[in-house]
Amino acid sequence: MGATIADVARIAGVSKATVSRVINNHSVRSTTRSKVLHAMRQLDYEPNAHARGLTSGKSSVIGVIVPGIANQFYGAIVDGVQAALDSRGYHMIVTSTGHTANQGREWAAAKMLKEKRADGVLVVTPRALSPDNFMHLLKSSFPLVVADGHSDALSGVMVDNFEGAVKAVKHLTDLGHRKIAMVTGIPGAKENLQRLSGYRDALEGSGIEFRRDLVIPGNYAYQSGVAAAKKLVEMGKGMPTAIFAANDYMAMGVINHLSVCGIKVPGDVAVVGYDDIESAAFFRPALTTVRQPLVELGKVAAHKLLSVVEGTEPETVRILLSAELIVRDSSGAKPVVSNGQVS
Amino acid sequence: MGATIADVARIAGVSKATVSRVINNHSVRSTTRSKVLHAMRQLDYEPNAHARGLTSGKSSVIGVIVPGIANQFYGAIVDGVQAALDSRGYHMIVTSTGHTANQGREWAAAKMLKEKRADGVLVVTPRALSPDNFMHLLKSSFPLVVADGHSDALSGVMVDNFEGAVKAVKHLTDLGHRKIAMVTGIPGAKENLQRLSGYRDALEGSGIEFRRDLVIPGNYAYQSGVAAAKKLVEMGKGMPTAIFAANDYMAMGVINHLSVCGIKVPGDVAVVGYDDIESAAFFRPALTTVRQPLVELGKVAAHKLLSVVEGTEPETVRILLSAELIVRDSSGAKPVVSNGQVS
DNA sequence: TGCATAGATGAAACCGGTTTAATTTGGTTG
DNA sequence: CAACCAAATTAAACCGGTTTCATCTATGCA
Repeated sequence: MGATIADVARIAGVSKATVSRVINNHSVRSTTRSKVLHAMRQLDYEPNAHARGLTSGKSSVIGVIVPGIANQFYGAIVDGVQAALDSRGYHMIVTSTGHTANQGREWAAAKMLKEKRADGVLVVTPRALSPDNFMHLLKSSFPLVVADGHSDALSGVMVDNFEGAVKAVKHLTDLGHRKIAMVTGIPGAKENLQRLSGYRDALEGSGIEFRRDLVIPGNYAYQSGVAAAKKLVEMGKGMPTAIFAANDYMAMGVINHLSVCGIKVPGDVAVVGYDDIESAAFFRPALTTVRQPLVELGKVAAHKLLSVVEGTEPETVRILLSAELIVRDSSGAKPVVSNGQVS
Repeated sequence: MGATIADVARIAGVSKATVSRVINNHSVRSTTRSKVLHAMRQLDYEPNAHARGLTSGKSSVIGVIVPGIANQFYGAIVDGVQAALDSRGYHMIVTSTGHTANQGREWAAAKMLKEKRADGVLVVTPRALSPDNFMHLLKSSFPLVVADGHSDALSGVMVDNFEGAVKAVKHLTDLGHRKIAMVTGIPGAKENLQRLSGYRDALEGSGIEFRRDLVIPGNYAYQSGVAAAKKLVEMGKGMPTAIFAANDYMAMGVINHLSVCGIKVPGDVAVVGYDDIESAAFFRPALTTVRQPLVELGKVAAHKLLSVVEGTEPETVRILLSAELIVRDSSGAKPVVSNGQVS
């Protein structure tokens, strides 16, 4: 256990340099090569990663900074990252910034880079880092790419929130709805503004007037969906016939509250969510929602980062991916349990 | 960018050895130490991880083998692992075996160890590896610990499935149920057998006869819950008044099918699930279920591994953690909350 | 004040690879 | 068959740390 290149060289009767050439697929006479390979096999030899990293300056490791892997949203992205890295022979050191509110964690990315522990860093959503550190890292000239299903970033890969919202709302207008409310995410957040503007754009594209009073601020939490539904129910007959929630948790809150009030979904009101979290399919009525290509996002971001790391493509580019509308029951698009009106 | 220990030594006017001592907190005169620290700060110096790893033989990295990080179940475990490793200054290389059915992935763990890329490996559920490779690794004398919320393992940390099932079923008998069915997981799986025997034990502990015909085989999938519910409904008036499902997906399948048949949960039949997946709380009726301490599991397993790595505790031990019963609506233990409260 | 000695520091070897410059090899050509 | 040249191989230096062993310093005590 623990053979070194010198051992292999001795057994094979060649020099260390030759063994190194065999390892790295450089030109070696085939008879020599097979002698070396045989010795390597015999010794169960595996090159020491540290020694290689020390001389080559490359670690074949990518740092992934993520706010909580337990979150299925980020988990899916990391899954895609892993797939891409794996296919190109890279490993991934995952660091979660969520755990310790500790400010120190934030420097983890920069530290990994300076220690040469990682060749590049993939930041899953800029939220994983404070703006200051993020900017500092960005201009440090270290390979860095941002993967994000939500907000806008300076450089990296993201999903088009505007387009996603347009798809959701257009789905509702196509079903004949003219009075469509939106329950927003955290008001100031970029992704939320993008979704809001998608909502607005889709309405206006269908010749429907945008009404401020139909925009209910939420905060992505289930309870804020419940609260929003309360406000809408209070409108009485002026209530909208459709609701677009900026994420699935809020959509579920909306629906559960409406149900408590005896209002049927999708019979009386159609609801569309966003994210397609796992619960969306099991929820009753099953949620119509917007699915973001998270695994794909991770893959694309990882490949992008590797091309930067390997020097193939030095300039930073912004890539935009499309979200997909998943039509289930809550929007009343297809015949389901309920028999209510369709428009 | 990229200062070395020699640079620091030169600037500080000392030898490399002294700088090394400062880095590793060895005894150094305080005046000397501050000179060195100042130089380090001035150069924005960070020791090269490869160089350190090469001489010390330690990488401060732990390999984590997991079947799909996107899975919230494993994600939670990894989350705990990360927290523990982080608190002790270790990094984590995550490898998912699920992606490429590629046999080669399986050797990833052994390879990381031989390359000295990782000081130890944490296998999240032995399923992540084929039995052969697993055994091979186990007896290789490399630091290895298994963390598993489900099945039994040769060594490592796991959750007590037997006890979890007992808690679930005892909850039902405490509520007065005498005719309790169980929808099982994959028949041969260890964790399933343990849950089954917990079910049986709890029944007999309450003086209730175990009936083979009330055990419906499932496979953990939602649809198998639906199928199981069908069978139970076919029993007509002989139908059980309570159902224990070996996981939440099946519990949801059972409930949704019963609901289609006009059978109310928990009004007519009480249902208890297992796992407490995220959907369990949003599902209506909210699921009473057994929550496994997954984050805790990850933490304990990681600390265990580190103690092996650091030589504190060489012998392999088996640690058993307790699951917790989460009482919500589906078991009818408390008045059904329908205003959208999520617990 | 001088000396003994524990403690701090430095020089050099070493960890296990890669790479450059020098040397050997083998095959081709005249 | 000798000379020659390109390709293959080797020896040695190097990457950036740690560690051993020798040397030097600064105390404590006489």
